[in-house]
Amino acid sequence: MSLHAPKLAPRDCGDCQIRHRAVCARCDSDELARLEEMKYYRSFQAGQNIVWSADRMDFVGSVVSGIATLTQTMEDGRRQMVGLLLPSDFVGRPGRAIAPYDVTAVTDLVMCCFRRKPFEEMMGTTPHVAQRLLEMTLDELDAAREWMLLLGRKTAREKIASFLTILARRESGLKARAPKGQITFDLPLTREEMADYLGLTLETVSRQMSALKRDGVLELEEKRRITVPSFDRLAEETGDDADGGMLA
Amino acid sequence: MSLHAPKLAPRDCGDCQIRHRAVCARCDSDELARLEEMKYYRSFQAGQNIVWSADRMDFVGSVVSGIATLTQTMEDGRRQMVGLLLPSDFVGRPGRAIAPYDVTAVTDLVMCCFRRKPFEEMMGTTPHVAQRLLEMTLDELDAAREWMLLLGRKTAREKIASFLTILARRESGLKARAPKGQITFDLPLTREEMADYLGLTLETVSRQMSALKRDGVLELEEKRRITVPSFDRLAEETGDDADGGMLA
DNA sequence: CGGTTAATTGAGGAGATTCAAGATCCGTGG
DNA sequence: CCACGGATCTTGAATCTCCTCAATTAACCG
Repeated sequence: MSLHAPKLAPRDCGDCQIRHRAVCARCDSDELARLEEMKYYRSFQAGQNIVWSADRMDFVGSVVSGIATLTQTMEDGRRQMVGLLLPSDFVGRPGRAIAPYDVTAVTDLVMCCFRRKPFEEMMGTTPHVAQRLLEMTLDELDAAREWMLLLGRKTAREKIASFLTILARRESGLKARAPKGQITFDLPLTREEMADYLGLTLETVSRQMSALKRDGVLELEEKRRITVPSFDRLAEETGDDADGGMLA
Repeated sequence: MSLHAPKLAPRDCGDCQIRHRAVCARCDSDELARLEEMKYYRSFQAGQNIVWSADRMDFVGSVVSGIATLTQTMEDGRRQMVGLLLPSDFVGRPGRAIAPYDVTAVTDLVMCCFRRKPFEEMMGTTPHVAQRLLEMTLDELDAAREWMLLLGRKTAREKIASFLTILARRESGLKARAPKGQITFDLPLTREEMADYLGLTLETVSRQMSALKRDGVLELEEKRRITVPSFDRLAEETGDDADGGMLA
């Protein structure tokens, strides 16, 4: 693990790359000023835990850069990832100080944290934060339910394909709508983390990745770097209908 | 299917049995009056669809009495239930008119519906509805994530035990905290519906129910009526830790 | 009563897991 | 620069859990 600090935080909210997607998206300049007073940045290195399940959390906040995971663990060690947090995603719940899940940085990561108390007060007095948080929570609920279908009903191959489709869509979505042609991206997760996300074992993940490679659905030069020759071909493997089963 | 109309709706909000748990829980009498203007009741018979996936929804609303399910279906017919709606639970999403799931009444059911447009306006102007809806959505998200662990990592026996534990807890919870001694209740779902909820086949559900009966964890006189001699014994079968893995 | 739906049970098979052995990658220090 | 060690990943063989297909039994309703 490197010792140098992860990417620097933005100078102020105006410069922030998640300004228009995070909980603060709807805030006017007055509200932003209030948030600035209660906010502070924290950096985490890849592999570090941000929050431990059952521990007290004195803050809530947004992922500014990097990727984090939400995981639940059973007594005997079985693990299930229940969320993948990308930049602008929210961590914590107003009104609850005890964390229900482990939150872990899988890459170097920067969080924009708000002290719990003043944030909760603001939730009660100005509507824009609460409105945006509701919207984001509803989106997360949709994503969780999509994942329930995957976990309960999809085959290992379909699970892998679905996961890769999300990554591929996100990768190409940053550039242009409707992914066409060849897409290349890095896997943010290890095989084991993928397994925890998909409700599989790491061996099964590895085997299905090899199978998809063998069948020409994807190419693997380095272990963590993936090329998808045809997005549509990959999407066919997910078991979803043509539009990818996404919400309209 | 019986032809007589299901249970009557309450006269007004003051008499309503879900008044203090539904989206309207936090509303003062002025706000309640506004809601009364946009609300109407609808009754559904057991088995009837309330909403079809991909159809337009002109209302949102609360389940007043009865039980409904949220289900997703894949092209080839594989089905996964992604939610079980009990009295006070909310249906629909402000800001989205297209339903992402099928909503089906599994018992006779009454809904308190709000016309979409005025409800959305109210969301923007008075904070109490939005605040309560946020709280409820966060609870649903927790429940969905709990279910992700079940779907991804639990064995068939643990899945059944977990589901029955929820029902048993709810049954005894209505009377007293900390379920002790013998609990008896009716299954609201068929074996097939349980299978769709738990990510299993109906045969596996049936087999595991028989196994739990054989092992003395539960008694089955009629197919849908269950007696749990010891709640703790059942809870041991869920794979969760002692407190049932519930949130503090 | 039939006829229908729901539930149980059995036999056989498929898909994923477990256990185990190697291969590959990468940072570190000789 | 290259060799070592740990972590990550791949692959194989055996096993097991759950599914599929099929036959029966039980409950339900006119």
